[in-house]
Amino acid sequence: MSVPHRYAQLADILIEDIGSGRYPVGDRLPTEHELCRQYELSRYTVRAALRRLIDLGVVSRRQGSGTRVVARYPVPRYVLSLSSLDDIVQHAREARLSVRKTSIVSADAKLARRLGCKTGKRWLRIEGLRSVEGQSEPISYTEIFVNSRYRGVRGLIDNASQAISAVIQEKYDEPIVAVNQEITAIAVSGRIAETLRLAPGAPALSIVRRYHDEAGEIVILSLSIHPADRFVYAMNITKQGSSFAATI
Amino acid sequence: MSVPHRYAQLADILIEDIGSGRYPVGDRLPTEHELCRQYELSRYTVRAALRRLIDLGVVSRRQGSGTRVVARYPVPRYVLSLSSLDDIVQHAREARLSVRKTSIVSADAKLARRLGCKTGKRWLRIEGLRSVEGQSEPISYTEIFVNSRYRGVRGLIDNASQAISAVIQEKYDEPIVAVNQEITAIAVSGRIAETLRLAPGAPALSIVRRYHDEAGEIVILSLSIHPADRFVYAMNITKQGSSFAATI
DNA sequence: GCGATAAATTTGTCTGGACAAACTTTCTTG
DNA sequence: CAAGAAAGTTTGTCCAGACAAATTTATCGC
Repeated sequence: MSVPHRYAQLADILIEDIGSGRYPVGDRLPTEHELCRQYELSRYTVRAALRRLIDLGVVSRRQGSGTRVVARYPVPRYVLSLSSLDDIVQHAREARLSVRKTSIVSADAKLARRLGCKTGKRWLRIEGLRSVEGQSEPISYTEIFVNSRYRGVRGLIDNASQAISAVIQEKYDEPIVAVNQEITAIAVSGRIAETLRLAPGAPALSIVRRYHDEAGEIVILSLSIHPADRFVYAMNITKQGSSFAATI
Repeated sequence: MSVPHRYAQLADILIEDIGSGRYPVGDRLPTEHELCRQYELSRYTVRAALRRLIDLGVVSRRQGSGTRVVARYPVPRYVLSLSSLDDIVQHAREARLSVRKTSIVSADAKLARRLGCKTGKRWLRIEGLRSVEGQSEPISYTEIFVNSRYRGVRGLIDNASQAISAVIQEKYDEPIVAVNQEITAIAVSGRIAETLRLAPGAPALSIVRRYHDEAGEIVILSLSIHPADRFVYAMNITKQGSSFAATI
């Protein structure tokens, strides 16, 4: 670190300038050419500096358009590392879904609101229980709604060891680009309590996951209800660039 | 996409070769110079391809040493983007902690197990309620244990608008590099139920978070109990490189 | 054989230049 | 005035070459 590299110096200057308000969020940074001229650097060096700003999430660039400031401060990035989408629920790796019922349903008002679609839209509905090897009680009651565009997976689901999202990812060339997840505590009662062999009013974890494609449409919505004493939702979040993840 | 770029082509070739076992994990890839010769490309292009492999987590490089294969397949990276550690609980942004009690405690067997320390080790214990503006009921009962090394924050906590982790991050130069979080459903009873004005046995979300420093030691452990109807834990996870995050 | 030194290797930084692709602005035409 | 074409701007890709810094390998003296 005796001689800081020029691209690092320029990056620091630009970060400082953005932080001080000289280049407000929303404005454009000087062009590469202009920065080359101002700081008497080659385009390579300027581009290396700008790449660092991109990595820090401070600017975004578009060919032909320019470099735009998108954040005033480089935020320390904390990363939940997942090797596959199904690692989101880590238990799902060992948990097998036994399907109890499969049907095509059309969305009523309540379901349409939950799925973010028009009433009447058709979905493939799958109902089942998740359980793990060597444990008598199921760890969750699960309902899955699959966008009818992907109903081709229906035949592949029964007794599949893979998760449905993984099946769709494979069959339809990785359409899922985002997942939204909501976790709440609920009191279980009625038919679901019976199915899980729980006393009415027993506490449980409700996890609703929405898998989205590029267009923002829902590919899969899954609703899981985990009895309190049978399930812990654990995750590790690591600061970007830290090597701590492996040891935690 | 009519003309794929050369660096992308080379990256694909190398990923394919690594996947096929031509370059096993642990072995070294050909040098930049060798790749330039083999594929008749400039060093710029070869380096752009190798940068892609780094981004995909397939290889790692070291100056003077070479390029080493570290994974057989590029894992699709899904990222939970968090601008700060406290975004982990998104509600925490608006929620204020009102401290009810602050004390120094020494860990008994049960606490020592939870905190991963020896019995007798001393911690700063903070107990309080979290609530949001314009809502009469608190959204959580919270217990926080701060490593005695960071007990200097004690005076800064009372009625602080900031989260304790943020205070420590600032005062002690960003020691937190990882967070481990466990979410379960529980039935609340006893003193905590009274404090939250809940009927005994009411379902709630229990969130235990452990903030670790570089050495793996716990800096903070926080335990939050959120009544079922007052709290939803939501998060968005995006595939690396997707621009979907902003719209979800 | 061992340790220190020198040489070779390999990746990192940096320059200058060229053309392509995407976008923006200006100009032209109906 | 509006729509389309043309020109200009800006970032992306690619090349050839040079030197620096870190590492590995070879060499030499003991």
